[in-house]
Amino acid sequence: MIVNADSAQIYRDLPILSAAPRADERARAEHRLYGVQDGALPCSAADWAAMARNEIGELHAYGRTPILVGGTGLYLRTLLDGIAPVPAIDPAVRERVRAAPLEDNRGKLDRLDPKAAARLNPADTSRINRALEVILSTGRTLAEWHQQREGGIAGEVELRPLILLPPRKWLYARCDERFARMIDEGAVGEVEALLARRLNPNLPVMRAIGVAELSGYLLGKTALDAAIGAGQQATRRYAKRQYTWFAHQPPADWPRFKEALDLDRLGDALALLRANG
RNA sequence: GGAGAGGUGGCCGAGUGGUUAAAGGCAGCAGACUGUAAAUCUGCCCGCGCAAGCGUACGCUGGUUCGAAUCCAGCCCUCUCCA
Repeated sequence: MIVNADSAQIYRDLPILSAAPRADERARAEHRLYGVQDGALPCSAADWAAMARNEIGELHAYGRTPILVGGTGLYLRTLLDGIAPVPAIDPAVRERVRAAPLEDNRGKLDRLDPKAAARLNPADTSRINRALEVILSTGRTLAEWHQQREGGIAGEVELRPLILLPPRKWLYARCDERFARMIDEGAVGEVEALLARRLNPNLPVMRAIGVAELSGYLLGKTALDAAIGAGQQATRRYAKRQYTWFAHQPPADWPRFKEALDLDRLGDALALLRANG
């Protein structure tokens, strides 16, 4: 029983471009949380964790074993360790903050939450905006909220983690192949349909790898070859970030499997899992 | 054959006498990460060295100069145009 733990595969707008499991794959085992959300609605780490908690609870009730699969480290951490119970941000505040220039927000943050302003990198748009919208919307600083953490299920479940850290060269070659295959499978049409929805460009779906690159092609700004090259590059960069996250962020005692995932090697990976369980 | 343009670090590309191991970009490497995370951000990046530093380096060879990627000569190669 597979449960998705990938932030892009949640959206139903991008089954191809997010490399969600295909129908034949899904036929071989039950899959949950793939393509369950409309792209117009953003999904946060806590949103996903809540959904995952439900799925896991349900599967456990049936006596089944959920297998969480996916690449979004923050999602998994939120599910297992919980997260600060910051209430939903006032949409008006959020919109205002995100529309404002970075310097303005930094200036405001410096007045309202100087500690956060000092701690964050001045160019870190995303974190500065987050810190600002939290203090504006809740009246408390992010650091204050971070003293609490709620919702983690790590204490209630028996976990058998396995981190895949394949050789870089092998990984990058697969990134390139993967993006090229997506094009063959109709990724361009998928992006075209997504663009036709005219969604807010800040939404997570719109930021999935390949959307910007293939939009460039669809708008006649780049040649298809160039768009594919850019998509492959973006995939590789993302893989590197994922690699760094999973190499360092999870607990040191989670086993790391560093071989390429050939079918023969899969057996080794499973052996490692068993040894750990 | 003639007329132009040009050859710079893995790639692209600035730089036209010193403050230049050589801007910037890309690629590569390393890292951070608490609610839109496939996001956002940071560092390294000629070689050896912890460092100071040393050694190499702007097509090749030679020259001018206190000093050259930058000026001069010859040579090699590339591109565009004319034949």
